[in-house]
This record gives sequence, structure tokens and C-alpha cells, in this order.
Amino acid sequence: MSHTVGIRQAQKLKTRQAILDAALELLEEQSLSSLGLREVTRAVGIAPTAFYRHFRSIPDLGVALVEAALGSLHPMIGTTVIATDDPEQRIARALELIDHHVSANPAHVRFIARERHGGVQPVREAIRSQLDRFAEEVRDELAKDPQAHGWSDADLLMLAQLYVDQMLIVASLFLDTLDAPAQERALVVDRVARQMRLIAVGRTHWND
Amino acid sequence: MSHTVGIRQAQKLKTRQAILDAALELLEEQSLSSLGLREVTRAVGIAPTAFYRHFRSIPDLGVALVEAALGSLHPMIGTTVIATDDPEQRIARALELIDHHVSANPAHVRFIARERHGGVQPVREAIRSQLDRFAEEVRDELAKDPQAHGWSDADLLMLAQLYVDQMLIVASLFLDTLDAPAQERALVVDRVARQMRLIAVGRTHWND
DNA sequence: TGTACATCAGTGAACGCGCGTTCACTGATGTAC
DNA sequence: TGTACATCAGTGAACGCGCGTTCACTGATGTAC
Repeated sequence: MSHTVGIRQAQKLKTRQAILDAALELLEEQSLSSLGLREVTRAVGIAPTAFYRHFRSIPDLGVALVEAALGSLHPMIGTTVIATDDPEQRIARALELIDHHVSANPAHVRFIARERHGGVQPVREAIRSQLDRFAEEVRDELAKDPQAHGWSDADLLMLAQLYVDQMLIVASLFLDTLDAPAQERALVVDRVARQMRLIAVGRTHWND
Repeated sequence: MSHTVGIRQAQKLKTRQAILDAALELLEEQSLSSLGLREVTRAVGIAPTAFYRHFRSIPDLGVALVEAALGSLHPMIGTTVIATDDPEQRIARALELIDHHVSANPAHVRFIARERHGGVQPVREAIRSQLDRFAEEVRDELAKDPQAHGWSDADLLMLAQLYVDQMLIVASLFLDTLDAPAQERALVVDRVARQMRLIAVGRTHWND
């Protein structure tokens, strides 16, 4: 009656996750295009051939990592973009969310930054596809804002894309600053906050 | 009397350049961290061991490529930033210059985009160092502009950094659009022009 | 100008090593009756 | 519930191959006299 997950399937998922975790850790210090299949399985503690039970190749594993890194982020878009009416609080809230995410998932963020323009085409495409989705979702959120009156759909999309690119730049800066002294970190946060403020000012006066 | 360059030295420089060229071409389809020494020398048509007469390692070659890709670009900063008083023409001129540069040096641009966050630390650091110099140079140009009245040095630097980041995003977009139909290309140009326009608007009203 | 020696860019053989992939296998889990 | 068979995640040996690096070398170029 109760169709349990199945011991076999559960174990398989566990191994698959172990492969993803090990790969992500190895990728902190190298690119996907130089990651070895044997290197990964050695880190997991399984035979090299077991890899093929889960992925066809390393690029295939990379595409799965893109999904793991970005797939779960879409629900966050809504809460980040709207948040509050005060622009200053909006910026602070966004930076805080990015900061938390980077601190909690540094390897995921590094992987995306590295492979977005990396040497493995299917992975580049998977990342681009996810980022395009983010831009559309941000645009849809922006459209709900009363400030969006008088904005064409094209203008909303270009602003959304600007925000998405900025989000990645900020995430990458935060990543590079993870081990830096708090003082230096504060300078970076201050700087990106100013940049987002300038964009907000441009947004306010766009239709002047 | 006339100290000629020396046949030996001239030939050595020629081989060195051939190595750099071959590496750059191989890097169109892969990352530096997976580029092989033998792969490069095979493409050049020299023995693998000859590589060591010019570079200590592949990362060392990568650092030389950074210099080749970005070192000659500094003089361009001045002409790009000032150019004209009309903001709209300034944007058009900047996009044109980036377009020309990407069309003329696609492999250089791809290399920088790929390795900026790539898996080879000394190369990442060389790129970052060059980009920091660009930001300072842009800031210095911005400071000369009458529009810079009432701007703190920190504000000028954050704007300069925004411009440099934007320049890289635009270069990367142009690169991805090199083989695209003219129509799609025009859409991308239009979009980034709008984004730069929004930043210009933000700049104009920054001290309101 | 000619000669004798020094330099050094590029060669080619050799090395040990880790790679990705194949294959037949094992044994625990799943399923049909 | 028990039994007999099917499935399939993970194994381990084997393969051919290209890798980075070492070393002693060659022969054209450079230099001192």
C-alpha cells in the first residue's frame, strides 16, 4: 500500500548527492573543464565506474550542479525585489540577502561565477538559461510596483537584467571578501550600496 | 656600433609570440586550467621541452596573456571616457569602441571573461590588478569632467567601477552576439545603451 | 678579417603516472506468484 | 509467508593514451682576441 521510496533508490540518491557535494568542493580550486571523473569518485570513496550510474560525463554533472545552485533560488526573487517601499531599505535588504546566501553557499556561488563564462558549453548554456529566467521574474516583480507606471516592457526587462548582473557582481565581491577583515568588507558593502543607489536614482528619474 | 636586436633574440621573441597565439586560439574552446603544455607546443610545431625556454608553466603563460590582452588597452581609456559632452553621443561612442575591440580581438576578450573568475589564481589576480588600474584611470578621467563638481573621490571611484564592470558585461554580450543575426545584435546594443542611459541619468541626479 | 670558445633556443628519447572507458562480475533489493 | 527469478548500483581488473618533466644533446649565433 504505502509505496516507500525504496531502499535501492534512496541509496542511489544518497550517492548521487555525495558525488555532487564532492565535485562542488573540488571545484573551489579549479574549473569544471579540468575536473577529473576519477578525482571525483576518489573523493566520494566509490569506484570510478560507479560514476556512470549517475552521470554520462563531467559536463553532465556540471549541468546538474547548475540546477542545484540556481534552481532553488527562484522563489527568493519575489521577497527580494518587493520587500519594502523605502528604496534605501530595499537596497539594504537585498545586500543582506545576497550576503547571507553567499556565506551559506560559497561553493555554489563560486561555481556559477566561474562557469558562467567557463570552458564547458552545456554548462554555460544552463547558467544563461537560469539567469534569463531570473531576469524575467525580476521584470514581473518590477511591473507590480507603482513606480513602473510609464515604463515599457522593454525598459522593465533591461532594468531587470541590470539588477541580475549587479546581483552577480555583488555576490562575487562578497565571495572574494569572505575571509577579509570586517573593515575591508564594510568598504565593499558601502561601495556596492552606492552603486545600487545610483541605479535607483536613475530609475526614479528615467521618465523625466 | 648599431646594436641590432640579434638574430637569436628576434627568433626567440617570434617563438614566444607563436606560443601565445596558439594558446589563445586553443583557449577559445576551453579554460586555462585544462590547457596542456604539449597541446600548445603541438599547435606551434615545436618540441614540448621548448616551452620551458619561454614560460615556467601554463599559469605563467596565462599571466603573459593577461598582459597581452589588457596591457595595451590603458591608453584607450582617455579617449573613450571624455570623447564628447553630449551624453547620448558618449554612450554611442563607447559602445562603438567596445564593439570594434571585441570584433578585432575576440579571443582576448573571451580569455579575460573566462579567466576573470577561472580556476588559476595567479591569472585571476593579474586580471583583477589590471581592472583595478582601469577603474582608477576612469575615475581620473571622470574627475576632469565639470559634471564631477560636488562628487567625493569615493563616489567617483564607485562610478568608475560601475563603468568598468558594465564595460566587461557589454564586451561579453557583444562576444556572444558576434555570429548572431544583425537583428538580434541590434536588440542587444539597444538594451545595453538603455542601461548605460539609466546609469547616466542616475549620475546626473546623484547630488539632487 | 679570421679563429677559437661560449652561449643557449630548440631537440628527442625516456620516465612514471593518472586518465576515461570497457567489461564481466557480485550481491543486495525488488517483484511475481 | 516463502520461493524463485529479475533488476541494477557498485566493483575491480584491464586497456591504451597523453600528460609534465628530466636529461644529455646539437648546431646556429654571439663574443673575445
